[in-house]
Amino acid sequence: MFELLSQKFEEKIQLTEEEKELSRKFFTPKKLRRRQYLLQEGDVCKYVTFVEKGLLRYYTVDERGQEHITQFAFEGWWISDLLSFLTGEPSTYNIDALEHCELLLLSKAAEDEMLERIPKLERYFRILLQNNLIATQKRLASSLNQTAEERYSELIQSCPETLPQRIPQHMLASFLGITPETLSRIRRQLTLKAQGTRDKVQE
Amino acid sequence: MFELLSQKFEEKIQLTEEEKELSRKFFTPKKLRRRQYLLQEGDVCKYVTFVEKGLLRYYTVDERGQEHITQFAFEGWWISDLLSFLTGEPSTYNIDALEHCELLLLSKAAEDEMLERIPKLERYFRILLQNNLIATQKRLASSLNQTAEERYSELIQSCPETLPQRIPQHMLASFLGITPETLSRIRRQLTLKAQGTRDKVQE
DNA sequence: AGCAAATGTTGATGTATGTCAATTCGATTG
DNA sequence: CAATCGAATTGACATACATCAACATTTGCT
Repeated sequence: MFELLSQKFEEKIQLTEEEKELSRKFFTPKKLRRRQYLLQEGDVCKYVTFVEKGLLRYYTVDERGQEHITQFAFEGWWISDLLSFLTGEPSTYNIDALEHCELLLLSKAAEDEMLERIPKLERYFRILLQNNLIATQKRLASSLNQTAEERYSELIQSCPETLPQRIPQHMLASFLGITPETLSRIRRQLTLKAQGTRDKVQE
Repeated sequence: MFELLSQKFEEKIQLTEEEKELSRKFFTPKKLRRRQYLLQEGDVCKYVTFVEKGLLRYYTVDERGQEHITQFAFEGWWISDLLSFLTGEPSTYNIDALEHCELLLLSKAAEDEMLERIPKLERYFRILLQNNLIATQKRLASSLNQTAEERYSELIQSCPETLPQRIPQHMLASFLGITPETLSRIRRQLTLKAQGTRDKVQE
């Protein structure tokens, strides 16, 4: 149950066996079926969650009922509504499972105590936040300055097998901030272009 | 020179007089004139910088020579190219001064030693990163899901006096990811709307 | 297997924003 | 004060993307 978490810790910091052992005490395991909620709009986000297995999405629903996916979370990723978690305000987001999930929940109290008992983990979470911030800044820049086609191409390139296999297209569209129709057209464009270059090469 | 920095520390953590005193040793003061660079594309970002006075912008220049402003940094804010700072890779960003600035530079070595000597500051920087991440996620969501007019209105509302006074419109446009022409038209639209509602009220 | 629901595709059309060019406005500087 | 240069505005037109509707395809369920 904790294999992946321990591995992720080790990538960034070094823990003794006792510390590893101890750290596990602060987490609550939880399984989620496909389509079940981890967090619903209006609830306070009580946990930051580590994904041992499965896949979730983090999204809002606007006035017109449209879903806007802000983030996905695969195995080895953390997911939470940080704002609600930190302030205690009700969340405006939803988190639900796209696949069957095995999760490790960390409450605020548990986090605080864990960081006190294992201060090295402060560093782990700081690095995590840094990387997350860098990635989010990059996504922001690309959403402001690039076309939908460019963003889609780069997204797919970053994960050519897993993304299309595990995430339906209309959710990728939502993640990119475009409509399913537009994504469909973009894909056609791209296959046409790809064929064009293939033809040229074969001439 | 360190007034604002100490104040910002105090907002999030409690330091003794000695710790405050000690912390200052790790910073290098620097002044910058208007238009001077703090970081240029191609250089490695050697510092995270605290702004005691003044205003800077953080931006890239694309292939066509267009500037894209990712961030501004007012007094009391931190600014850096985190990716370059952490990895040592050359930066693809520029940072320059929009106004005369008084800055406090913190190198990687100084940061590491400071955090070792004053571990409480780990928490300060973690909170800083958290807040920054929350804000960036929010901006990302708004850039994906809102119109330029909505984004501009909210931006101005967040700082109705300082923003228009201290930042020229074409830079606000760049920050919003739109052209100066579009921003000009949006502003006209908004004043027309405002007049419309005023007229109604007066009827 | 067979049906219903969800997903993806395509076309016609509308809207927001970008591009390019001309013009005005304002501020700095000689 | 005039000259000049960057900033902001405006108009005509182009492009990217959204919307709505119809249809095709795939998936999930019993």
